[in-house]
Amino acid sequence: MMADRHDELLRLLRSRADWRAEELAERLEVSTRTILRDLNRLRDRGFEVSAMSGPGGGVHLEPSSVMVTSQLAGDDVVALVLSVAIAQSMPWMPFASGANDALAKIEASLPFGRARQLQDLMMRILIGKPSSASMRREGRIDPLLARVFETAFSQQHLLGFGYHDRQGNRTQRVAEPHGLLVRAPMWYVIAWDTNADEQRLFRADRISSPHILADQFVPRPHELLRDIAPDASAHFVR
Amino acid sequence: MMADRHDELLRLLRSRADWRAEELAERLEVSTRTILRDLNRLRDRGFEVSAMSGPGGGVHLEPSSVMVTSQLAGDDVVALVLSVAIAQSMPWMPFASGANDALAKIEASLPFGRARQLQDLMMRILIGKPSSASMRREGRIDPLLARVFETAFSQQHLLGFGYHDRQGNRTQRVAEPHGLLVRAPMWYVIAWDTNADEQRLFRADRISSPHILADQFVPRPHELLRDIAPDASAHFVR
DNA sequence: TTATTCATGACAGAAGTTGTCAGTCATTGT
DNA sequence: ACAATGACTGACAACTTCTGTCATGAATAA
Repeated sequence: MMADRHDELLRLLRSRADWRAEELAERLEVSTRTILRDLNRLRDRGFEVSAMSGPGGGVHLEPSSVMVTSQLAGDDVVALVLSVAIAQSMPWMPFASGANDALAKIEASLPFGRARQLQDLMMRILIGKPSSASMRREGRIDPLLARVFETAFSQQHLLGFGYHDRQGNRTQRVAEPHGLLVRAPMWYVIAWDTNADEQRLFRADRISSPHILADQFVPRPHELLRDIAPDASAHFVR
Repeated sequence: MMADRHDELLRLLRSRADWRAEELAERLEVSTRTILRDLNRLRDRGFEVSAMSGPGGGVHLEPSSVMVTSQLAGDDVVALVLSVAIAQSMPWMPFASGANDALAKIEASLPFGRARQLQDLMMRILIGKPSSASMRREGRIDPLLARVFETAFSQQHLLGFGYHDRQGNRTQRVAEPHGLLVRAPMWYVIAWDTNADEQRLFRADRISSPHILADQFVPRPHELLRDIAPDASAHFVR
């Protein structure tokens, strides 16, 4: 959404005194024109954005400018919790323990219904030990996959994709993405394979051309996940 | 713009306990359908909007769902930002991109002074590529270290510790912890070694019995960090 | 039951957003 | 004076999103 970009833009402007419009454009992955338009909208909203032309010039936000009141959306909280969980799957990172406090505060202030909903999602996510050394050399993960998985996972849609196994056989799959197993830096889809009619783990970097199917699935009770947890010496997020 | 109407709508909802969708529609000069859509959008954004059907029913905004972010302390935010940065140093994690939006919202609603202070800390943290495979087998990191480092780092105290290098020589060090380099799951103290009078990287798992000294140090301009960044193919947190 | 009120889906038309391109104006260094 | 840089603006087509209308359902109160 556009509002998100404005928040992001404000954050950048506050984080450093001077920016060139082009830099901002690169950061936010939009054209320079759009940035200039956004800056005007911020001005309309009452922020004091000054700018200097020419070499050494740039855009600058007056620190005194107004404050924004924003809200964390449901997805935002999921993303935060997951990120923190991943970071903490590594031992003894500085500042990592503080993140729990932060999350606790955030969760505490969530309305009940939303907290419940969040909990349901979290119950489907497992954090395992960081993956083994050899995994480092394996193939890249399809940039599309993350996004496609996100929606299929959280909206309970069937997921179609191509999969190549250890032997290099490429097959076409349709699966119900019930869970997510993270073994940094790799991750797996915990799924029910509707072709083979059995539970399966699909490794992210072996998935190609993922797409969401129209059909939805019924979230199974946690049998699937319970089976996997001890195997991968994994634990639920919270 | 639509965001303006949302603000107006929130103002109305806050100004009176109960509204009928149609009333709101009249006030804002849009159709009832649009109001209902707007209410859903507010719900997506994390506001608790309850509604009752039937005569005497109406729409109601839970007062509790107003501000989430204001209670987060500075350290909390540092922890969050760092965790997200670490999580994102891994490729194509699902939900990871959403975390940026969340952080943007949090930072946007931080008071300026605090935002500035946060930025200063962030400028001293580098995220590098995940560390190499062989590192996995190395020794554990002293459980105390994370906490000790946190305070020394953020309060600019000298750090004393024992260090054993590759050859196994164990030496006693006193250093100024200017920066933090994360190469998950390992991390390094970017420091000025006051014994040798030179810039050094200290690997976390080689540090033993760390302790904070009374003396403080002056945070150097970012020369130190700049030198290291390209070496470790690292980037600043934000 | 009936009237009221929120809720959702579909669809066409209205409105807004974006990138590209062409060009202006201000500033800096040579 | 001139070239280079970089903020700004306008116009337009492609695209996306929003809006109103209509139909329908579901919950609630009298």
